Amino acid sequence: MKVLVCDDEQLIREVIKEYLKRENYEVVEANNGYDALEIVKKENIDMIIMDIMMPKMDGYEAVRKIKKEKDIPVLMLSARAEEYDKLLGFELGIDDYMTKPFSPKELIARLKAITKRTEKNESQYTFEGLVLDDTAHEVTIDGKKVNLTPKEYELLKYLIENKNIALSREQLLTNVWGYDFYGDDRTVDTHVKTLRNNLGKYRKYITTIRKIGYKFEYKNENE
Amino acid sequence: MKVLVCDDEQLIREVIKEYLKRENYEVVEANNGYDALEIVKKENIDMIIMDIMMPKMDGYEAVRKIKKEKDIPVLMLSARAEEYDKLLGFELGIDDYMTKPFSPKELIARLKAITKRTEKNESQYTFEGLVLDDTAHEVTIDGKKVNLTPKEYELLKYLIENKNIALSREQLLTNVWGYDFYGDDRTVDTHVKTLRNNLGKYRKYITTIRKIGYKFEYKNENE
DNA sequence: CAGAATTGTGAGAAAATCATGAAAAAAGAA
DNA sequence: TTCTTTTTTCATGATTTTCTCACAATTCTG
Repeated sequence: MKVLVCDDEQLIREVIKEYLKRENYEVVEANNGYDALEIVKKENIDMIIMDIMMPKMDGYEAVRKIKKEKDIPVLMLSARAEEYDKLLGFELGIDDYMTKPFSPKELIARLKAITKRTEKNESQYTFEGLVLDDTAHEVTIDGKKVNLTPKEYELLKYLIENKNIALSREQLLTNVWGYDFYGDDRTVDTHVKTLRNNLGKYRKYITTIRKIGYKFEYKNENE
Repeated sequence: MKVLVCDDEQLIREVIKEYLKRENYEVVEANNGYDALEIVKKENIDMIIMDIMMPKMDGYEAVRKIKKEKDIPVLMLSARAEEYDKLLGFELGIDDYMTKPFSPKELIARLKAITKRTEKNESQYTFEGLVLDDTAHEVTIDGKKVNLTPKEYELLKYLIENKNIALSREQLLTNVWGYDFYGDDRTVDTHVKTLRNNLGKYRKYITTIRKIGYKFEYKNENE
């Protein structure tokens, strides 16, 4: 479990880092939103603790940009309790919120709660009649099983796990094919084609993002 | 008999635990659905007593996730009788239901009833004409006994116990052969082959999951 | 609208994966 | 031990999947 701690106060970062290490979390630090974004792009971060008040780019902005890249759970920190309202109204998928000063114990507890909540427990994804059940390793359309090739399945799963995020061909290749794939970009296109064909009427969920790649687009009225 | 008691109220858990211990049940506690799920994954739980009303993940959700992992009998608890309807309509295989407050005596009685009911079924799995009777350590096809080798039997049993779950070759090896098996992955294939041959027309239940392994696929219209 | 850039698609070669049979190795029974 | 059964390994061919490429269709730009 690698946690990114983003706060402009070094002392705060140090304290959090100490406690996280004691719980066997790996910790990466960033003292501003820009660095945080860069780190998220490069490293495999599992969770983010982000301060709201930071110079230049605040926590909201940072999270908004990060969420465009990857869907990583975020716990927000704030000095003032009043900001809670603002946070609630915030459209981003923030997983939890704490006001400073906080007890380290509580921080750990909340982190663990997030971990459990977001862990790959979610093995069944449903989008109207389209269901991907990862436990059964099966995709069904209106209850009828669809035969996908392994690559098609993995591709769909990755798209769904990162739904509503535009994924570049390169991203798809490294994450679905593996970092060691040195083939043609357009291979993705071919697989998207066959996948779409297999999804029948639900092909609409896979949208093309011109000049970039693809996206699984599904807006739930609750989210 | 190991029973998992899942309720957010410690007092309730304590009471149930006391009565169960008196009846020589082993008791494991969880105060929320997440913990329950984790425990089920790790420990060999024979039965679950689950409260419906819990913070974060309610009993329904917890049971749904647990049933995906393992087919363990569940007795549900609820503070309100009105929820009974909801429960009846609930598609999960819940074995019994009680409303709070309940007499511990009744709880034990119901548990024992479940034990009886499921013990019978647990040692005997039926899929149309294919029957595996673990007590007799025997597999029959349309009433006729099939001679399986020990490995074939264990493999079939494991597949059936985890029916509708895609099992990797590695998973099969560690769980059927043992964690200390350091042989070829493909050994599984050979045994699946002989097992399929022995299952005759019911070979169809064992499906190949390309790039993964195998799965015992049997969809019951009630589940 | 023409031309350029980009994506969609069909076909086929290459590669990966699985089912199977055979045979060696190991385990168990007599 | 010797014989039998079971388990494992391995090579082969069959099948499926993956990938590339060429061309068609579409979208964008000026």
